Amino acid sequence: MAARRTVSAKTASPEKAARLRASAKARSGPTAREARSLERRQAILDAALEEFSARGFEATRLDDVAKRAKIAKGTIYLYFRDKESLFQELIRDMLTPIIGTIQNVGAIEAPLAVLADRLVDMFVREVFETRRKDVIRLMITEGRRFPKIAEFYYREVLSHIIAAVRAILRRAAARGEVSAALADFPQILVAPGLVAIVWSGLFDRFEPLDVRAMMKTHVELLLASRKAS
Amino acid sequence: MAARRTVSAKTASPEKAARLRASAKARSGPTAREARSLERRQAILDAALEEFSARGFEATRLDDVAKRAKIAKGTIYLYFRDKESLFQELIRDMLTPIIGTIQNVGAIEAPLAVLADRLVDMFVREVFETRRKDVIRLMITEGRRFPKIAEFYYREVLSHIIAAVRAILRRAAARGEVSAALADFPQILVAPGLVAIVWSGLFDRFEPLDVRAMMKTHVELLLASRKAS
DNA sequence: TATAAATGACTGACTAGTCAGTCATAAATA
DNA sequence: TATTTATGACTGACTAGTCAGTCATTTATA
Repeated sequence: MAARRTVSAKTASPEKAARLRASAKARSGPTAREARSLERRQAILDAALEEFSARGFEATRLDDVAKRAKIAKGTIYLYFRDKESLFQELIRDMLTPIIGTIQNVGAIEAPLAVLADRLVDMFVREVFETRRKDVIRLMITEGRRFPKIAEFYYREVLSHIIAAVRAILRRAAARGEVSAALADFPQILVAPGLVAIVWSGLFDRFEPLDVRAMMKTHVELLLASRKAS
Repeated sequence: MAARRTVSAKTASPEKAARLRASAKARSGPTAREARSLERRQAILDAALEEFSARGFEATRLDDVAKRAKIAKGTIYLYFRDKESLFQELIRDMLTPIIGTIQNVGAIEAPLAVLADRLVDMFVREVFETRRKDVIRLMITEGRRFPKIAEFYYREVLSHIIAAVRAILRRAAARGEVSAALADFPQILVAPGLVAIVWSGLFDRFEPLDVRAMMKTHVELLLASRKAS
């Protein structure tokens, strides 16, 4: 319990976050104040996402984040320790929920063709067509300069995704639905999704790219590779 | 002639670049001065590549570039109009040569299995294991904030690569070596390469990724998809 | 060839502007 | 009233780009 406090004090504002999260303090639900406080925090995160994905981390001015969130700049520092902290919590908040979604798909017993379709659909609907696309783009573009964030993302998100996808592929290979080699590189399955995210940011205006069609084509090609045997 | 002067004044230093490039001025090869000048320019580009890929565009200080190139800061402005210009010329110089290489591979008449192997090999040797990897990473990470550079890259490099790869795939499909669908998305073939570049910058220290093996596996899977029919 | 004049590459101190983070003060709430 | 939350003017550190002056190299002249 003491530990909980220490941890959150490190990542966010000194005391408040801890208090808010531990707000199940025996009696009395979230007071009006606490609710308002959570709203503020969320408003800041929303504004930050907007600015960061439009301008990148370095070029984003906290003055602009504050303006967009309709608060004063100083208020940001009541909720986040500094600019980098804000960035990190933004990524955490947006990407952590994906893990469960993927693991759920993996839990289904069904032919790979079905699971793969679901994964593609999930990716398009829950990532590509949402702000999460921008967060992943931020991870790609800024991650290198924030080793801590890259580590967090790998440990808390990516490794779980890789593991889940690998498990799916292994089972499918055992059933002869794909080559076992694919399970060695789960990244291959996701690669077109990543490419689509990068492409959409850079080249869509010259040559639009249909993510869903590309990913479906890719999956079909990979699956076809074992129809033979 | 007057035109030449105007054009180069736009992209690089006011006058010098034009003079240097048009240095076939009738008689007398490159004088000592001109040779030295070209060396300087290259030294700046080398230093800039180093700094930009280590810190990103925004965070790179031209003071540091100058220090690394062992010149004074002001000298940079004799060779490049500004920081962004330097960045753009760096990308141009490094990536333009790739086009020819790829087109050469495409010109070979051989089974797709052979061409694909060559392409993978070429990518690993000429891109992934060289500084070009860093330049492509820069393109990915910074391109969004420099629409002009993204456009240049698309027009002068990427579109040619896509076209060349697509041609290869179409021919192969006609011969029944792969599904014709692959030619609709040449990006699929290159996707693992891109993923490897991103991965190597962010997660290699947690889980190294064997690019060559991954790309070879991918190609095998895609090719296997038509062995059947 | 020897000397003087012209060139232009190079320097680095300086300017003008930016922005993350602070803190004294004010407003809101209990 | 006492305490918590919010404000935004302010500071200090930082850096892209400038420019007046230096000096090595080249060209013109005697």
